[in-house]
Amino acid sequence: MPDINKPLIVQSDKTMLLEVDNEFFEECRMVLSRFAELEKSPEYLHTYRITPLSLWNAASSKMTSDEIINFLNDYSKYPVPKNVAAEIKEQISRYGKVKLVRDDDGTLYIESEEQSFLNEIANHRTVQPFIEGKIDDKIVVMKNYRGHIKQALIRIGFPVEDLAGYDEGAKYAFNLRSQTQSGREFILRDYQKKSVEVFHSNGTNEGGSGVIVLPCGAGKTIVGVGVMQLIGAQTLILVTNTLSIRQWTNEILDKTDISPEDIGEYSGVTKEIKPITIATYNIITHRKKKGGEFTHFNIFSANNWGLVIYDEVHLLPAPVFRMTSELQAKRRLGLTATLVREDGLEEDVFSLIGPKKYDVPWKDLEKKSWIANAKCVEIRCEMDEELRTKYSVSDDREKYRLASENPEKLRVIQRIMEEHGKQNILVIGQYIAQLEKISEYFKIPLITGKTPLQERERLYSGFRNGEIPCLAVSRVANFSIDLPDASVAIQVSGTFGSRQEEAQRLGRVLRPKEGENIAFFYSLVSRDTTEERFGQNRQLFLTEQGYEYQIYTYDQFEKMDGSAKETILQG
DNA sequence: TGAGAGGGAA
DNA sequence: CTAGATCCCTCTCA
Repeated sequence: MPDINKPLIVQSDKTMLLEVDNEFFEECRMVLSRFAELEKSPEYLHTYRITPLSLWNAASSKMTSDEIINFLNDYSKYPVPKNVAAEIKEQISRYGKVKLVRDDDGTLYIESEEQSFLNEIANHRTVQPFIEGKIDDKIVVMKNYRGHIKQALIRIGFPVEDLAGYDEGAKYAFNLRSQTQSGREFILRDYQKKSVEVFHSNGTNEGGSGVIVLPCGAGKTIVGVGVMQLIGAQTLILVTNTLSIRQWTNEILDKTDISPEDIGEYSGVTKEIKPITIATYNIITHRKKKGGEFTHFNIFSANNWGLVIYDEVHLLPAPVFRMTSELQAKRRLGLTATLVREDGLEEDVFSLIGPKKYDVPWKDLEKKSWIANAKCVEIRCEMDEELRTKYSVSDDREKYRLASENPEKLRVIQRIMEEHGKQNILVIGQYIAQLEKISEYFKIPLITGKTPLQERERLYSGFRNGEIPCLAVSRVANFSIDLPDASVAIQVSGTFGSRQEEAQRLGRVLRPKEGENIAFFYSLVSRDTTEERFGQNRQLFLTEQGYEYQIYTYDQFEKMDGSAKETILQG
């Protein structure tokens, strides 16, 4: 019996349409995002897609097919198509049906209770090069190719569960502090504790590798430190940049009794190997010449590591996957705010780092006030006639740039600044020329990649203590973690539809605020241009996390009665 | 020994 | 795709 009040339509092509205005929207979205990927999010109807990978990740976080199918039956207007239910059952059951196990003598096997699966695998060209033979019902595979085998299996639709175990590595025990060095009480928050426990799985082979997904500002390093403590072995931490090395070092010193002499930095400047070593992705992927050997590959064998931590897995460079496939006997922890990669290598994350073990929805943290309640607003600016004409005759990439640098945006920035009393506002953009114009026009300082470190720090601290109310920043904002927190961010241009950039930038205003705990995130795009379309794509990830964009034209925004801020708060 | 500039890489 | 930022290496200068 169709129930048209329900919010969801499940289609036989494995997409699902979710009504935004429906009263069950929020609760439905919460569950949907655990086993499906958001594909499109226009105003009234969001499209989700079920993929094998999305189902396997759900399965690895212990969702059952019954749970999913019951959920769909409960929230769907029309009966769930049979093929969709069948696909869910099939893919969920596949995860864990095929296992990788290891004998005491080190022999590596693929095993499964389903003889048909084993036959299919044994006869498949992609896996055959790694097969050594057969013992009883098990396929013996080459033990040095554990990573390659997992990649090959996932490619042919078998997300193998890796139970082959780990080398314990050299012991390195330490304790967590109960007080930070500044004297504040330190305990893991409940979700951090849970993340650590799920990853560790009491030291069984079920745990020990996988990805923990946490929002920006939720304390990823703390989770890393918690895992290190529980495993108690020498650890290699891989991070995106040198600032991040310092950040990890400080956090470890602040939260544990590890002595500074035991923490090593392995970067361009310093090359130390210590029981806890922190290195950049950049240095381990460095080659003397194109296509040559990795200069610093020896770092992986420099110590008997018992744990490798991958910070910001969504940015992990492709060559690191290749190295990681050689490291399958090490425990591996991936940390990230999003599993989404712009390069589509999610499958490699799944098979080489591990499946998603735990995630915390951003909105959950918002409810508990660990992060600020963010209001996202998109404002669509007009282009004047001259610009519109120029736009219409330009090629695609010129079009994007013209739309991005639309001078009309200055007026909108002006209005937003008036609205928020010029307090603690960050203007974030992609093009230096545009930012220079903004910086000049509003007489606010600008930070780009060229700004010397000292100057940056001076401006940061001015911004932090309120002497500098507004700051313009280029893409440095995407990377530099010591950029102070703001209460209002205005995005004037961005990378071609990068979802994780959008998330990163929103993260800039998410630190909890005093008083009402509300932050504002404005995104400025030119109306009816390619920029508008790329803007849509950028917003996808945040929509999936439950953020709703309010969309206004500049006219609407300007003509709001009284305070636009109030209107946004209510909308 | 360290800072700073320039080149190359991805 | 671009433009931009970062990082590493090497060289030079104090």
